[in-house]
Amino acid sequence: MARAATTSDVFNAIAEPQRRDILVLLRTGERPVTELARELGMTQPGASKHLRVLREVGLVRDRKAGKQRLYGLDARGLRPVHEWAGGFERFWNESFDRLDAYVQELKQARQEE
Amino acid sequence: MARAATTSDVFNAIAEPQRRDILVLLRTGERPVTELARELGMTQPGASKHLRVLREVGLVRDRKAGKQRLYGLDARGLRPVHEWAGGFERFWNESFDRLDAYVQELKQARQEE
DNA sequence: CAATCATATTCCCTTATCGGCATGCGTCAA
DNA sequence: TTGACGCATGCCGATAAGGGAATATGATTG
Repeated sequence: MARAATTSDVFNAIAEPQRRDILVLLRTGERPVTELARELGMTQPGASKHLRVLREVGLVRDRKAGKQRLYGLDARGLRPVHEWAGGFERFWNESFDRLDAYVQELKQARQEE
Repeated sequence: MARAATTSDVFNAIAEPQRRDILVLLRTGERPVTELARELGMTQPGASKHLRVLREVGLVRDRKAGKQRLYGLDARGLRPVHEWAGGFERFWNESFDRLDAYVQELKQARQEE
């Protein structure tokens, strides 16, 4: 089996730097594909492909506007990512050397009481 | 060019569900590889491979303990992920339906002036 | 040293990427 | 209707992923 499809979940979709760039750019408002590609220095087909992935995981919505197709942000899918990473918050605030070893020692000491 | 290497950055490393499982499990303390593999229902080589990726992006540390090798969490690398996703917080708090409704209200209010 | 246990690495296979390029398809204007 | 424009899709090539199985490496014990 190869890596799971990027279209399968949000974590995979945002693993690609250019797709993260697209999401950040879309915070400032909707954009047609060509403008997006120009602002981020990618080809039009390239942008379309990344947008497709983002659409399939629900991070982006599109609507027709005449000849153009406007892409807009739908960031709700990023909330689980934020919360998942947030679950580790207390771990990156601690000084790390030997923290686990220290915890183990505490457990042992408690059992020996 | 193919997909970027999973060892290249944290976003890629956590794109794989089993690796996220490993990180979550390690919040409860250090573990030798075999125990980790057993608790998560993966093979020993499978666990070792995932741990290698996590180690190369700095999300886990290992230390020798006799015959075993204990893996422990180093969650500092998850902080950028948390912050990046947090940058979208104000966008997921408004449902899009309500946002549209809000825009309609603005339009109406403006016409009634 | 030999045997054993814990872990890492290698090889093989199937599959998914990402980029470039060409082309298809829909929409609008003349 | 015929172009021109905007975007999506298809195909190709190169690369790397992740699982399984076998094997190598490393440390410990007898």
